[in-house]
Amino acid sequence: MKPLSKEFYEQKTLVLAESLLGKLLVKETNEGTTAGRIVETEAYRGPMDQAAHSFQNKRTKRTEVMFGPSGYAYTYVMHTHCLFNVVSAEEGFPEAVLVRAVEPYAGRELMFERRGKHHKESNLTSGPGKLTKAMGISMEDYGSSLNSGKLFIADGPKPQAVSTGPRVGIPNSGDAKAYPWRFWERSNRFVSK
DNA sequence: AAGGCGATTTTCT
DNA sequence: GAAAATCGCCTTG
Repeated sequence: MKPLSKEFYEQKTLVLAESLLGKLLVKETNEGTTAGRIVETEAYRGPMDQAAHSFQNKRTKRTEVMFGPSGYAYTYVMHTHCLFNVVSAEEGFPEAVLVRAVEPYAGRELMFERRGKHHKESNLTSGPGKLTKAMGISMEDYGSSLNSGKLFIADGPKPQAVSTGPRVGIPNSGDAKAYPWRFWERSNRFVSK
């Protein structure tokens, strides 16, 4: 498995969000390597998107990496979980794609150990907080390049039919909550909802 | 299946 | 100091 080229991340954010479906998210750690096939994503589009952390170009320590070039990891913590995004758009344009769910592809045993043996397999990586825990993705990955290193994205089996709809978990975002910027592989059992 | 609530970080005041 | 947050777990029934 080798990382996708830099050019892959230069697609427009909505196109990138859909293109990421089927790709393999890979994380190498001392405990071993895990890989998940991406089956659900959401696009967040900077200044004009009320649901985005970078709405109105809000630039803080947390959102800083979104303003940089595409192809880097944007991780952040909410409640008790870490969530993983791919930075998109060119430098100065704070856009990103949230990875909401993956299908276990390699290192399944390690995922069970991290998440708890009692879980059903379909509950292992079927949510943005679950997949980061299963794969060992954390704030240490904030700002790292996805073209090299221990966290990267590689090519994988193309998705079957793709569905689109409103994003999840953004009730206080005005008109933006209705934008159909969520993409998932239809009838894949690892999709979060 | 659905509803309530934990527990932590960031950002704003 | 306080509120809100791109969530998940555990409890009910």
